[in-house]
Amino acid sequence: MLDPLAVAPAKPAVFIHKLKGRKILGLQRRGKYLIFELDSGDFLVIHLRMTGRLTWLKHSPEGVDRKYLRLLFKFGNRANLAFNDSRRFGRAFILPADAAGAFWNRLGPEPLERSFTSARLGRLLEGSGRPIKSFLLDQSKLAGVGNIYADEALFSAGIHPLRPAGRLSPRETARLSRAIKATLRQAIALKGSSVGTYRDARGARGGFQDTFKVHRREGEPCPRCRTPVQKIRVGGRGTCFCPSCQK
DNA sequence: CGTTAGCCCTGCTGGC
DNA sequence: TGCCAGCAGGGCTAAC
Repeated sequence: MLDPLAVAPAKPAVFIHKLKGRKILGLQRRGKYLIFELDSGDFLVIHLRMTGRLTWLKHSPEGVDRKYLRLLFKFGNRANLAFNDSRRFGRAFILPADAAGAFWNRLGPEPLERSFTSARLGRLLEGSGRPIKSFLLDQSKLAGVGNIYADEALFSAGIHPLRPAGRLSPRETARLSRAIKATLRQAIALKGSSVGTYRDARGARGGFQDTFKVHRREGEPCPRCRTPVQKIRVGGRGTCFCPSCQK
Protein backbone atom coordinates (compact mmCIF):
# COMPACT_ATOMS: atom_id res chain seq x y z
CA MET A 1 0.00 0.00 0.00
CA LEU A 2 1.78 3.11 -1.19
CA ASP A 3 -1.06 5.63 -1.03
CA PRO A 4 -3.99 5.05 1.34
CA LEU A 5 -6.05 7.59 -0.60
CA ALA A 6 -6.22 5.10 -3.48
CA VAL A 7 -8.46 2.84 -1.38
CA ALA A 8 -10.27 5.57 0.60
CA PRO A 9 -12.58 5.64 2.42
CA ALA A 10 -11.62 2.04 3.30
CA LYS A 11 -8.83 1.42 5.78
CA PRO A 12 -5.73 0.08 4.02
CA ALA A 13 -5.46 -2.82 6.50
CA VAL A 14 -9.05 -3.90 5.78
CA PHE A 15 -8.53 -3.60 2.03
CA ILE A 16 -5.37 -5.71 2.18
CA HIS A 17 -6.98 -8.28 4.46
CA LYS A 18 -9.86 -8.87 2.04
CA LEU A 19 -7.49 -9.26 -0.89
CA LYS A 20 -4.54 -11.18 0.50
CA GLY A 21 -4.40 -14.82 -0.64
CA ARG A 22 -7.46 -14.47 -2.86
CA LYS A 23 -7.59 -15.84 -6.36
CA ILE A 24 -8.92 -13.86 -9.31
CA LEU A 25 -11.51 -15.95 -11.10
CA GLY A 26 -12.44 -13.55 -13.86
CA LEU A 27 -12.45 -10.01 -15.22
CA GLN A 28 -15.46 -7.91 -16.12
CA ARG A 29 -16.36 -4.32 -16.84
CA ARG A 30 -19.47 -2.29 -16.07
CA GLY A 31 -19.58 1.35 -17.11
CA LYS A 32 -16.20 2.81 -16.23
CA TYR A 33 -15.53 0.26 -13.50
CA LEU A 34 -13.03 -2.60 -13.87
CA ILE A 35 -14.15 -5.68 -11.95
CA PHE A 36 -11.94 -8.49 -10.64
CA GLU A 37 -13.98 -11.44 -9.43
CA LEU A 38 -12.43 -12.95 -6.30
CA ASP A 39 -12.71 -16.53 -5.04
CA SER A 40 -14.18 -15.17 -1.81
CA GLY A 41 -17.26 -14.08 -3.74
CA ASP A 42 -16.32 -10.43 -3.28
CA PHE A 43 -15.08 -8.20 -6.08
CA LEU A 44 -12.03 -5.98 -6.42
CA VAL A 45 -13.26 -2.91 -8.28
CA ILE A 46 -11.01 -0.25 -9.82
CA HIS A 47 -12.00 3.08 -11.31
CA LEU A 48 -9.16 4.88 -13.12
CA ARG A 49 -10.92 8.25 -13.33
CA MET A 50 -8.83 10.58 -15.51
CA THR A 51 -5.20 9.81 -14.85
CA GLY A 52 -5.27 6.33 -13.35
CA ARG A 53 -3.22 3.73 -15.14
CA LEU A 54 -2.81 -0.02 -14.76
CA THR A 55 0.38 -1.69 -15.91
CA TRP A 56 0.80 -5.44 -16.12
CA LEU A 57 4.25 -6.67 -15.14
CA LYS A 58 4.25 -10.30 -16.17
CA HIS A 59 7.37 -11.67 -14.51
CA SER A 60 8.43 -9.37 -11.66
CA PRO A 61 7.89 -5.87 -10.27
CA GLU A 62 11.25 -4.90 -11.71
CA GLY A 63 11.12 -1.87 -13.93
CA VAL A 64 7.83 -0.64 -12.47
CA ASP A 65 7.31 3.09 -12.87
CA ARG A 66 7.62 4.42 -9.32
CA LYS A 67 6.33 7.85 -10.28
CA TYR A 68 2.78 8.29 -8.99
CA LEU A 69 2.72 4.62 -7.99
CA ARG A 70 -0.27 4.19 -5.64
CA LEU A 71 -0.86 0.46 -5.42
CA LEU A 72 1.09 -2.64 -6.37
CA PHE A 73 -0.83 -5.91 -6.53
CA LYS A 74 1.51 -8.89 -6.17
CA PHE A 75 0.48 -12.22 -7.64
CA GLY A 76 1.63 -15.70 -6.59
CA ASN A 77 3.35 -16.32 -9.92
CA ARG A 78 5.54 -13.22 -9.43
CA ALA A 79 3.43 -11.15 -11.81
CA ASN A 80 2.46 -7.66 -10.63
CA LEU A 81 -0.24 -5.18 -11.44
CA ALA A 82 0.76 -1.55 -10.84
CA PHE A 83 -1.74 1.24 -10.30
CA ASN A 84 -0.26 4.68 -11.03
CA ASP A 85 -2.28 7.87 -10.77
CA SER A 86 -0.83 11.38 -10.89
CA ARG A 87 -4.07 13.11 -9.96
CA ARG A 88 -4.98 10.71 -7.15
CA PHE A 89 -8.61 10.62 -8.25
CA GLY A 90 -8.70 6.92 -9.09
CA ARG A 91 -9.97 4.40 -6.56
CA ALA A 92 -9.78 0.70 -5.78
CA PHE A 93 -12.23 -0.95 -3.41
CA ILE A 94 -13.57 -4.29 -2.32
CA LEU A 95 -17.23 -4.75 -3.22
CA PRO A 96 -18.79 -7.39 -0.94
CA ALA A 97 -20.79 -10.08 -2.72
CA ASP A 98 -23.99 -9.14 -0.93
CA ALA A 99 -23.69 -5.47 -1.94
CA ALA A 100 -22.82 -6.06 -5.59
CA GLY A 101 -26.35 -6.17 -6.98
CA ALA A 102 -27.37 -2.86 -5.48
CA PHE A 103 -24.10 -1.24 -6.51
CA TRP A 104 -24.38 -2.14 -10.18
CA ASN A 105 -28.09 -1.38 -10.29
CA ARG A 106 -27.30 2.30 -9.75
CA LEU A 107 -25.83 2.37 -13.23
CA GLY A 108 -27.82 2.80 -16.42
CA PRO A 109 -27.69 0.39 -19.35
CA GLU A 110 -24.56 -0.41 -21.37
CA PRO A 111 -24.80 1.47 -24.69
CA LEU A 112 -23.06 -1.34 -26.57
CA GLU A 113 -25.43 -4.06 -25.48
CA ARG A 114 -27.87 -5.39 -28.01
CA SER A 115 -30.78 -4.38 -25.79
CA PHE A 116 -29.76 -0.73 -26.01
CA THR A 117 -31.90 0.46 -28.87
CA SER A 118 -33.10 3.81 -30.10
CA ALA A 119 -36.48 3.07 -28.48
CA ARG A 120 -34.76 2.32 -25.17
CA LEU A 121 -32.85 5.61 -25.34
CA GLY A 122 -36.11 7.38 -26.16
CA ARG A 123 -37.76 5.99 -23.03
CA LEU A 124 -34.78 7.06 -20.90
CA LEU A 125 -34.88 10.59 -22.28
CA GLU A 126 -38.62 10.93 -21.82
CA GLY A 127 -39.64 13.72 -19.47
CA SER A 128 -36.11 15.00 -18.83
CA GLY A 129 -35.62 18.73 -19.23
CA ARG A 130 -31.91 18.81 -18.57
CA PRO A 131 -29.34 19.42 -21.34
CA ILE A 132 -28.71 16.29 -23.42
CA LYS A 133 -24.96 16.61 -22.72
CA SER A 134 -25.56 16.38 -18.95
CA PHE A 135 -27.87 13.44 -19.52
CA LEU A 136 -25.24 11.50 -21.48
CA LEU A 137 -22.69 12.01 -18.70
CA ASP A 138 -25.09 10.80 -15.99
CA GLN A 139 -23.94 7.25 -15.25
CA SER A 140 -27.28 6.37 -13.68
CA LYS A 141 -28.94 7.00 -17.06
CA LEU A 142 -26.28 5.55 -19.33
CA ALA A 143 -23.14 3.72 -18.20
CA GLY A 144 -19.70 4.47 -19.52
CA VAL A 145 -20.03 7.64 -21.61
CA GLY A 146 -17.48 10.28 -20.56
CA ASN A 147 -16.90 13.87 -21.61
CA ILE A 148 -14.90 13.09 -24.74
CA TYR A 149 -17.41 10.59 -26.09
CA ALA A 150 -20.43 12.74 -25.24
CA ASP A 151 -18.99 15.65 -27.24
CA GLU A 152 -18.05 13.47 -30.19
CA ALA A 153 -21.35 11.56 -30.24
CA LEU A 154 -23.40 14.77 -30.14
CA PHE A 155 -21.39 16.19 -33.02
CA SER A 156 -21.82 12.99 -34.99
CA ALA A 157 -25.57 13.09 -34.39
CA GLY A 158 -25.80 16.83 -35.19
CA ILE A 159 -27.41 17.66 -31.85
CA HIS A 160 -26.69 20.78 -29.79
CA PRO A 161 -25.40 19.90 -26.29
CA LEU A 162 -27.90 22.23 -24.60
CA ARG A 163 -31.00 20.68 -26.18
CA PRO A 164 -33.44 19.48 -23.50
CA ALA A 165 -32.99 15.70 -23.37
CA GLY A 166 -36.69 14.90 -23.48
CA ARG A 167 -37.35 17.03 -26.55
CA LEU A 168 -35.34 15.15 -29.13
CA SER A 169 -37.41 13.89 -32.04
CA PRO A 170 -37.55 10.13 -32.71
CA ARG A 171 -35.27 10.71 -35.68
CA GLU A 172 -32.73 12.60 -33.55
CA THR A 173 -32.94 9.95 -30.85
CA ALA A 174 -32.17 7.30 -33.44
CA ARG A 175 -29.22 9.32 -34.75
CA LEU A 176 -27.92 9.81 -31.21
CA SER A 177 -28.17 6.16 -30.25
CA ARG A 178 -26.29 5.19 -33.41
CA ALA A 179 -23.71 7.92 -32.78
CA ILE A 180 -23.05 6.79 -29.20
CA LYS A 181 -22.52 3.20 -30.31
CA ALA A 182 -20.32 4.15 -33.26
CA THR A 183 -18.23 6.57 -31.19
CA LEU A 184 -17.61 4.06 -28.41
CA ARG A 185 -16.87 1.24 -30.88
CA GLN A 186 -14.36 3.33 -32.78
CA ALA A 187 -12.66 4.50 -29.58
CA ILE A 188 -12.38 0.91 -28.37
CA ALA A 189 -11.01 -0.20 -31.75
CA LEU A 190 -8.35 2.53 -31.46
CA LYS A 191 -7.67 1.52 -27.86
CA GLY A 192 -8.90 4.69 -26.21
CA SER A 193 -7.96 8.35 -26.10
CA SER A 194 -4.55 9.40 -24.84
CA VAL A 195 -5.22 13.09 -24.28
CA GLY A 196 -2.75 13.28 -21.44
CA THR A 197 -1.10 10.29 -19.89
CA TYR A 198 -3.52 7.50 -20.68
CA ARG A 199 -1.85 4.19 -21.53
CA ASP A 200 -3.24 0.68 -21.64
CA ALA A 201 -1.97 -2.18 -19.46
CA ARG A 202 0.87 -2.83 -21.91
CA GLY A 203 1.94 0.81 -21.92
CA ALA A 204 0.54 1.63 -25.36
CA ARG A 205 -1.10 4.96 -26.19
CA GLY A 206 -4.62 5.11 -27.54
CA GLY A 207 -5.38 6.43 -31.01
CA PHE A 208 -8.85 7.96 -30.72
CA GLN A 209 -7.52 11.40 -29.76
CA ASP A 210 -6.31 11.82 -33.34
CA THR A 211 -9.89 11.47 -34.61
CA PHE A 212 -11.51 14.13 -32.39
CA LYS A 213 -13.87 16.24 -34.50
CA VAL A 214 -14.76 18.85 -31.86
CA HIS A 215 -13.49 17.76 -28.45
CA ARG A 216 -10.59 19.99 -27.35
CA ARG A 217 -10.70 21.81 -30.69
CA GLU A 218 -12.09 25.17 -29.63
CA GLY A 219 -11.56 27.77 -32.37
CA GLU A 220 -10.54 25.22 -34.96
CA PRO A 221 -12.69 24.79 -38.07
CA CYS A 222 -15.47 22.20 -37.92
CA PRO A 223 -14.39 19.27 -40.12
CA ARG A 224 -17.81 19.31 -41.80
CA CYS A 225 -18.54 23.01 -42.41
CA ARG A 226 -15.41 24.94 -41.32
CA THR A 227 -17.33 27.02 -38.76
CA PRO A 228 -15.07 27.57 -35.72
CA VAL A 229 -15.74 25.04 -32.95
CA GLN A 230 -17.24 26.68 -29.85
CA LYS A 231 -16.61 25.87 -26.23
CA ILE A 232 -19.15 26.31 -23.45
CA ARG A 233 -19.72 24.86 -20.00
CA VAL A 234 -22.55 22.40 -19.52
CA GLY A 235 -23.14 20.96 -16.07
CA GLY A 236 -19.70 22.19 -15.05
CA ARG A 237 -17.99 20.30 -17.89
CA GLY A 238 -16.12 21.80 -20.81
CA THR A 239 -18.21 21.18 -23.92
CA CYS A 240 -17.07 21.61 -27.52
CA PHE A 241 -19.49 21.66 -30.45
CA CYS A 242 -20.12 23.12 -33.90
CA PRO A 243 -22.76 25.88 -33.64
CA SER A 244 -23.64 25.39 -37.28
CA CYS A 245 -23.87 21.57 -37.56
CA GLN A 246 -25.40 20.95 -34.13
CA LYS A 247 -28.95 22.23 -33.75
C1' DC B 1 -37.95 12.00 -7.04
C1' DG B 2 -34.89 14.61 -10.40
C1' DT B 3 -31.41 17.76 -10.89
C1' DT B 4 -27.40 20.76 -9.83
C1' DA B 5 -23.40 23.11 -7.41
C1' DG B 6 -19.37 22.26 -5.00
C1' DC B 7 -15.78 19.48 -3.76
C1' DC B 8 -11.90 16.33 -4.17
C1' DC B 9 -6.78 16.20 -6.43
C1' DT B 10 -2.47 17.84 -8.86
C1' DG B 11 -0.11 18.62 -13.41
C1' DC B 12 -0.33 21.78 -16.86
C1' DT B 13 -1.27 26.21 -19.27
C1' DG B 14 -1.42 31.00 -19.88
C1' DG B 15 -1.06 35.64 -18.34
C1' DC B 16 1.77 39.02 -16.31
C1' DT C 1 12.35 33.35 -15.98
C1' DG C 2 9.24 32.81 -12.25
C1' DC C 3 5.05 33.06 -10.07
C1' DC C 4 0.32 31.87 -9.56
C1' DA C 5 -4.58 31.65 -10.69
C1' DG C 6 -7.39 28.84 -13.17
C1' DC C 7 -8.50 24.74 -15.70
C1' DA C 8 -9.21 19.76 -16.43
C1' DG C 9 -12.51 15.91 -15.14
C1' DG C 10 -15.83 11.44 -12.73
C1' DG C 11 -18.47 10.74 -9.12
C1' DC C 12 -20.02 11.67 -4.54
C1' DT C 13 -22.63 14.58 -1.25
C1' DA C 14 -25.49 18.23 0.09
C1' DA C 15 -28.90 21.19 -1.16
C1' DC C 16 -32.73 22.73 -3.84
